[in-house]
Amino acid sequence: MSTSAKETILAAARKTVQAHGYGGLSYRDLAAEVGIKAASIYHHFASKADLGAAVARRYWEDTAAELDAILAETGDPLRCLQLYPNTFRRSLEDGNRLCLCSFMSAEYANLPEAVQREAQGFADVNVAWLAKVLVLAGAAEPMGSEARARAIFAAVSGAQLYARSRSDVSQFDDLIESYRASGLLPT
Amino acid sequence: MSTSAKETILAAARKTVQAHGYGGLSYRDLAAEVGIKAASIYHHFASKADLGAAVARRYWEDTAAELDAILAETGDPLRCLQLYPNTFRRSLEDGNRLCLCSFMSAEYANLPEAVQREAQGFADVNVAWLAKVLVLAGAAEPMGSEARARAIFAAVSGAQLYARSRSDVSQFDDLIESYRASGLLPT
DNA sequence: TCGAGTCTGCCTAACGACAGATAGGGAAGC
DNA sequence: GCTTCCCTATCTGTCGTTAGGCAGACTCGA
Repeated sequence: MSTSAKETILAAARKTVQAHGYGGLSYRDLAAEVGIKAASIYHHFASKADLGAAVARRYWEDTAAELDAILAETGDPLRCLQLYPNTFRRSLEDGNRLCLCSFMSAEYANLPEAVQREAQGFADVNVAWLAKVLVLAGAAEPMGSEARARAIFAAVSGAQLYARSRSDVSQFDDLIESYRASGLLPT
Repeated sequence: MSTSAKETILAAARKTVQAHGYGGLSYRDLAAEVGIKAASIYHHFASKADLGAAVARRYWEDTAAELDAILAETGDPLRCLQLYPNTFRRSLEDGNRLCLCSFMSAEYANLPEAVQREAQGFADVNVAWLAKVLVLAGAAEPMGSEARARAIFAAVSGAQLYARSRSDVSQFDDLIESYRASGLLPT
């Protein structure tokens, strides 16, 4: 099917970028994984920069939907904040992968401008959602909620990065627990 | 001079890795920067993996010395904790560069084993120093000081990563301030 | 003291592998 | 007949790495 191929490419590329970065994303390897030839990818994406931007954009779109779903399902903002780190935890469980946005933040200087922009979208989505939920939970004043949200996002990203460097998900859990103990994350 | 060439290579390689990662480190570009030819680097380092490991090792050795110097000079553990984020801040000021260890943690899956090991050394040095200083400052019980130290290290790393993705050092400052306000960092 | 040999540091030239990208063709479906 | 989707074949560039040579500085025996 036609649309499925494009989606398969996007999904496979996302996984690769989370494991090896934008620089580690190769048309040949990606094509082999999807089951087509490298040149065929150009039918769906005009360039590697286009593909990278599409992957990053899809990534934050999916994340935005997922975060909203959590809030809608539980209806409990405090519970949402407790569940928040789980998204990052799952990447580690899935082959010790990193958040795509974190990887691209590291690679920032090597990225085409369009990819940089879309990668930032992920952080924006997370911060906006956290800020909203923090206010709903009464854990932050509306005025300072954005700053607090950014702090949580950055700290959780850092925890994921550290845990990845040890290939040890339990390190992530311990760090999140420390964040709670110190008051950064609500309990 | 003979030893100076090797040191020049190490220093230039460090800067490059902090900006473009291990994957972005090229013998040709590095050689051009140092003023010799690519093949000449092999006189000093047997392979790229060797060079990468040497760079990472030198990085944490320098950091260990620098951290100890801070403690020795100020003599005030609480002041040390306030100054701690400055090391990370300076990398951002210097061409929006990242901590070498953070970059290598992201690239973890692509690194030769020896490089992985040395990259972890930086985190170990930071955590050990922070744990020690936290206890000295009376900001943590000896038993829980390691966990707290790891949390601080991971959070500060995450702040640096976030600020880099915006090419904006003031974002780093704001995040550190938020860490202090929430109680993660002592005030 | 001098010549021979060795070590050091760098060079040119080239290898094979792989990168992103392009041209152009063939087959299926509307 | 035109679009969609994928193909083969190939281009250009860069990568890490190696072979082999050349010039200067060192060591050491005659």
